[in-house]
Amino acid sequence: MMASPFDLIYAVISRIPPGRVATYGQVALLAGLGRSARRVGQALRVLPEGSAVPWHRVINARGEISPRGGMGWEEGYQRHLLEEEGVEFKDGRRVDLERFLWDGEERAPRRRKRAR
DNA sequence: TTTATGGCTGTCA
DNA sequence: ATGACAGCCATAA
Repeated sequence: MMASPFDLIYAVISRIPPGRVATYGQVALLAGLGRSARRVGQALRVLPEGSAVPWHRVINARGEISPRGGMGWEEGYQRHLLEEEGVEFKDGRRVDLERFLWDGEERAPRRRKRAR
């Protein structure tokens, strides 16, 4: 088994708690890649299917699912996965980053109603 | 070595 | 709001 240069990226993404999302740029920064947000996207692109990496929690800076140029069928799948975790979309395409963007710490996502 | 290519991002029209 | 452009930088050929 050989380590890929993307392993670091995968490690960071794996730390994203459920119900939260992170942007490519954010992941790149946390992984020490600086502005290489594209490397993150590429890492996810080559990500093997059986991986435990929650790739669906990574979205672009606009809070949308990144269009990958092909057919957008996976975008719908990604959106579905996020909705299952409690992430809400506006207009069915945008995520409320103010509320669901991962701040780098482990913490449950804010709920609309006071849960306490 | 150089070129081409991105699951990006920020700025401007 | 959307669309076009230019930086950015590792990987592949």
